[in-house]
Amino acid sequence: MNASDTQQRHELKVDLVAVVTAVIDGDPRALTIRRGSALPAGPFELGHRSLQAGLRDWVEQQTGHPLGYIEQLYTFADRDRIAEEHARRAISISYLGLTRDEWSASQPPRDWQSWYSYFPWEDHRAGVPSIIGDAILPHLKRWTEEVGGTAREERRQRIAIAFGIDERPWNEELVLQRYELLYEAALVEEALRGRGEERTPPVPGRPMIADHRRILATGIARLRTKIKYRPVVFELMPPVFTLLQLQRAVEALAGRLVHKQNFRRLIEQQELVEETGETTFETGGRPAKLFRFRPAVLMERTAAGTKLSVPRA
Amino acid sequence: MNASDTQQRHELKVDLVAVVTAVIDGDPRALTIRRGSALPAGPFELGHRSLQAGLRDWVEQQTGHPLGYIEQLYTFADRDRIAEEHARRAISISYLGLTRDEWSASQPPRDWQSWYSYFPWEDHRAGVPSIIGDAILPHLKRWTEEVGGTAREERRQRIAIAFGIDERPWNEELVLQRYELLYEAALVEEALRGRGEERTPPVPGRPMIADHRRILATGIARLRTKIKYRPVVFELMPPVFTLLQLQRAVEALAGRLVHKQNFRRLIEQQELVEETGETTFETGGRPAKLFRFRPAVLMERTAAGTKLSVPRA
DNA sequence: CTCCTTATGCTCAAAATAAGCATATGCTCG
DNA sequence: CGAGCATATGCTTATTTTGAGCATAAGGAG
Repeated sequence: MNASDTQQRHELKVDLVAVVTAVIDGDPRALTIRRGSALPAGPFELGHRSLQAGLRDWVEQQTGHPLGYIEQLYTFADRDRIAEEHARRAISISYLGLTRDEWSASQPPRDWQSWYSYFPWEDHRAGVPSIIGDAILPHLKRWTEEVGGTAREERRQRIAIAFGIDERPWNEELVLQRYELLYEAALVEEALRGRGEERTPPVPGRPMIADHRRILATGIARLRTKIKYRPVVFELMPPVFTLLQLQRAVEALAGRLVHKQNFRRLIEQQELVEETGETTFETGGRPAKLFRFRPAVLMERTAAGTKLSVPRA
Repeated sequence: MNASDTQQRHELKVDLVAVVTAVIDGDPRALTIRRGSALPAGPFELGHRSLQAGLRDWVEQQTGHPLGYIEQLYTFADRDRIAEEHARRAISISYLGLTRDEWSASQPPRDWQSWYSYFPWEDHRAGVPSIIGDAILPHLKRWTEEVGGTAREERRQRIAIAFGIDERPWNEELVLQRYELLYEAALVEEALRGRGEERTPPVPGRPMIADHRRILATGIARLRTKIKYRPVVFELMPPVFTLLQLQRAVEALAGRLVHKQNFRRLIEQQELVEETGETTFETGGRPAKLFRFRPAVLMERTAAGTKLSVPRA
């Protein structure tokens, strides 16, 4: 019964999946294909020099978008979720990519979709979204009541932590935990698949094929964690920008507002940016100084300990 | 020339590799096979229910050690490093496991090897190891001089950050960066393989087969990062312990000493532990109170934000 | 009984955070 | 053209978190 006894020929399909993010018009967006229903992805093949190279190939081929910074996210084996009786096993290696939207008139427009069309409960910039109180929590409450004893208490605990109830603060990093909860409670479309249940999912938010929405959640969570201790916003910003633009980008990613003055102080004391000497009038109001990232910082992205925290609102 | 044109049959071998860690006799150790030359590992097979399940199978089979807490580390494709002309591609999915050494007389003893026999430069508990100044830095300096211009400056920078020179503090988390530097500079045995070079590596530290030492470095780095923001030491501690024992475990992992009083304050204010009411005399000196982890904390390991920082010495 | 060892409580200064107040400088509209 | 509005930016204050050290307690060994 041991796995090593089953000396079958392994035929493992390995897929590469990309969560490519940019901030466009103040919204954090993911690069998608098929009108938002899937992330760029394709099999890892013998012709690929490396996992990263394979991923870049696929993304560029499917979306026309060249990748800059990428980092590995997570490797999933298709979960029990998916009906897979004699299906070949598939493994998905996912990556997080950060870019800007480089468009030109000669290229077809890319398919950038707002994160928050998939996860409407994640955007707290204009306060706590009403779906949380209106739809999510009531359904989750019912879900806790399906079981008894310690199991119920455990569900309650998980919900309280994930959604910040009972005095608990909202923790924007728990994107994946929240999605997994909704999945377990069968409140999202993906969880209803293959069960023969055709009812519309009780919680709003666009689904994706296979596990892609879960992978996107993983990417968002990673990015929200990472901006706090490593200067990765760079990759998302144009060469020059104002401090407010930088702040808006961080807020878009974190899904929450930050204290303006403290944000500025933080940026300055971290010595992440330097003034270009120019100012811009385009922002309306008093003209804003323009900044660029300091070259040293760009270099240190491999190692150093620069951080860019997201203070509370 | 595009990868998708090469419609070959993909035959990808997927291996599971485990970095299993315990703290034994005050030393952080990794579970190995073949007398320390390899980490437990084996192919992911159709019989395995999941990646994790497959990993557990292999580790248990090869070492007799049952796994508790595990988390995914990283997925590697065999790098260009390894000569692989028409070799089948292999992918290694690595995991980090945390346990205690559960031994019984009826079982053969496990092969636990100290981290620091592979990475002697990583243990700063008794001060900066002399190999850094005696062997590593001189060789690295020579390596910077192999190139000129900005490339040289870049190498210098990387070294300065990784090893904490020029006023920079030692950052214990940069385990992987340090190993990669030594690899690139061809100072470790693994880098000399397949080059026909038989000379002994200039820097001490035990090698492992294939990429295993790199995977171990990845695991150490992850654990050193993680103890700072999530209470994972638990998994490594016995059910009851004194605060000094807990501190020694953290120090073993971090490879550096911490301020005793501050460490205690931190533990207490985090409410990670509770007194058992007992004390032990076994420590010599004044008897120490015994503690256990609070059950709530054990539950929260999925989500919450408890941290256990490693203050400077 | 003294010294040595470990445990534990408490204080103090420095640094980092969170929140506000105040002022500067442009634009738009009546 | 002046009022009101919007954005930018400087500075202050209270609180919390860290880093470091002093002092005392409680056992054992000689």
